[in-house]
Amino acid sequence: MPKLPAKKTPKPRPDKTRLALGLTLIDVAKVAGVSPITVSRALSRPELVSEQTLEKVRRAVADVGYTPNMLAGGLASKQSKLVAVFVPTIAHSIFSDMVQTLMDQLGNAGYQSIIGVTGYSVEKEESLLGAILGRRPDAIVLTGTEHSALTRQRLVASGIPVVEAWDLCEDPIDILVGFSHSAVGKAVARHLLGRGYRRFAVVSVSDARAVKRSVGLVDELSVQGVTDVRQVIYPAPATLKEGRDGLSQLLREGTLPEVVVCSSDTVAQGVLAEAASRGLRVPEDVAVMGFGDLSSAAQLYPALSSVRLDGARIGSLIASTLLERLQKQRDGQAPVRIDTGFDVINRVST
Amino acid sequence: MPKLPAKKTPKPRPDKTRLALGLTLIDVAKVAGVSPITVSRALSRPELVSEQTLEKVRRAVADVGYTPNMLAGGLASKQSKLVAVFVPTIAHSIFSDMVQTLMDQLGNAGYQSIIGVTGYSVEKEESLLGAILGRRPDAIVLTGTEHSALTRQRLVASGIPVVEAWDLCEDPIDILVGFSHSAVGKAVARHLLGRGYRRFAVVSVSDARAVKRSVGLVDELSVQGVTDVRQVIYPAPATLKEGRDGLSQLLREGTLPEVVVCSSDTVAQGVLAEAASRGLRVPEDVAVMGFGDLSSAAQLYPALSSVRLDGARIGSLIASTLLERLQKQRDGQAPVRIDTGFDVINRVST
DNA sequence: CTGTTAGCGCATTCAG
DNA sequence: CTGAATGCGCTAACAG
Repeated sequence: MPKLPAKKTPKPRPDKTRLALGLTLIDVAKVAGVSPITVSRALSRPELVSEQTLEKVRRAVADVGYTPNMLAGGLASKQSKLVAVFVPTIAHSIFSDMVQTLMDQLGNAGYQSIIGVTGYSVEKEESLLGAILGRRPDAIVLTGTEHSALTRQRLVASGIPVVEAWDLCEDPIDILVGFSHSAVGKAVARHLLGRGYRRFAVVSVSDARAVKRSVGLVDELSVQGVTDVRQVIYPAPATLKEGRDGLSQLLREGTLPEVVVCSSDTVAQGVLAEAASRGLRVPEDVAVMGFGDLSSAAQLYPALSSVRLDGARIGSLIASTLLERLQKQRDGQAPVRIDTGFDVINRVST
Repeated sequence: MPKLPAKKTPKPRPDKTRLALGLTLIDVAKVAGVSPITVSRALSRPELVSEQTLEKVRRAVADVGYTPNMLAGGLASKQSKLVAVFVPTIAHSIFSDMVQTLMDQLGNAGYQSIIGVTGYSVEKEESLLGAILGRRPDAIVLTGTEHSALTRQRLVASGIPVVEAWDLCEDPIDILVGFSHSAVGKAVARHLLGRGYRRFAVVSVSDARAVKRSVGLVDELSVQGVTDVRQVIYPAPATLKEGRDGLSQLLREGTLPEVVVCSSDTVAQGVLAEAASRGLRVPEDVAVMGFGDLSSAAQLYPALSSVRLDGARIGSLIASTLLERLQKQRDGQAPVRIDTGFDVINRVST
């Protein structure tokens, strides 16, 4: 007789006011007059249950106010229905748009999202990943393709579907949904050269993707015979201050360029503000080029041109790509690589 | 002999490449040469374990690359270490600032946050709550004090600590961290009256808190003898368009007011844009009053005045209040009500 | 300070 | 279509 005299305290459950969240499948099952597993099925796979028992269960669930415990469900099924989304910040519309759209569409498919704000730091990304992996997310969405060695390693070892967004690269971890920042830089160069500009300057922050754009720009300009491009670089994140300081710096160190290419709309707005306070006309005295989603305030400024992105569209693309991957849960390593593209547009005054 | 012949399939675990996330406490315990519970303690309550066994465990954890499964941990301990945060949107700096600060500080205390974007809709809030309650969050932060009846009911029944932020009210669900929007409206009225304005107009969206501010403004103006305040109201959310349309509407329906009070900086910027495109000078021809955090683009505009809030500070206040509450896990119903206050400031041009 | 025993609430096999 | 048994991985109690 192995062990039996255990039933001393039958059930010391805190059965006081019977909080709604303390209810279990068993409670619902009793009320519905079925077995617990039937309740489980009725809730998660209704197609396996007859219409009438379904009805009984639904009624019971509503009556007692039952809310399934996803911690238990996740543990048993090994599916957390959670997606981790890492972004540098949610304070820029380009990212908040993406995040909102992504969360929304994943939500419609039954997935909740947990956001990690990395602040443009791979170290922060790494530590956040460590914390979030404990929740066993069903998928992870990252911004950019630069990660710490440990981050990459843990990601591939985890076997979790990973999306790297906002950039392209040769050796993605898994899925890639982005565009070439180098191509953006080159396109901007050609666009501005085509409009007759020859004296360029750059005001940029030093995040990985912004740097790629600057390099693309300078390379293309160089190919076309424009070689001395002054650059002012600040650490991320970008605020208006970087733009104002950037233009000031350029003026201090030399003559006014014909056009200032900025790493983002935020920086561009700073440049415009500084220009305005110095009585410089845009684009007559100095043209300004931005990069962003042309949303909210940015569209009010008379920046000459801009690279336009659609954060919501990118979020949508990520969602659909990911959901498809999550459907066929096989590790069918169909390498996915989506180029979202971008637009170079003119916007002259309001 | 109850049942014994069960040990048929000893362990059909998918022990293939042994994904790092497939490891358990038991694996670590074996390597460290201790019992599983000791590993558990070493990880979550190190003060209960001797320094040397701690070291052994740490080494083992690092060696095998173990990541604790919080689903299992949460199920067993009834602590998810999750905080749900509901905001109308993350596309406004005032909320994104708050969210980032809140997430950050909660993160430092070992809590992760899951964001719900309600889009100013109590229905959306209700459905999101239903989904998120399944994760058994340790706390819930809501924006505003208006919720559906069901939302309130589930919240109180859940027994989970709840923070209602950004507003004050008489019957909070639990904890309250906000300020009086009515008082904001009144303060704005007095401020502008004090500067000599008499002909007012309002351009606002119809979210609950904005409405309270408008009402406060109109009430106070009325008390001071200013009675005919024209109001243009749009559905939330606010974009620049609401501001532009609002001013157009005002001009179409009557003469130019001396000052336009806007429900947010976003609306104010729209008004300013429309004014600019009509050649109106601000504040000479028409003054504009905003409401927001004076961050980013908003600070560039020559709005006459503004009500200033600090999203980060509010996030910080929420975090500390909540963490204190989470510490003493008693349901020591010390009713907490924090008035964060606000500032009415002038900003004449840049 | 460390180990043992017993679930947490659910979903996955299988039977019926 | 429904039910029974079993364990997901961890931690709360107790023992020692």
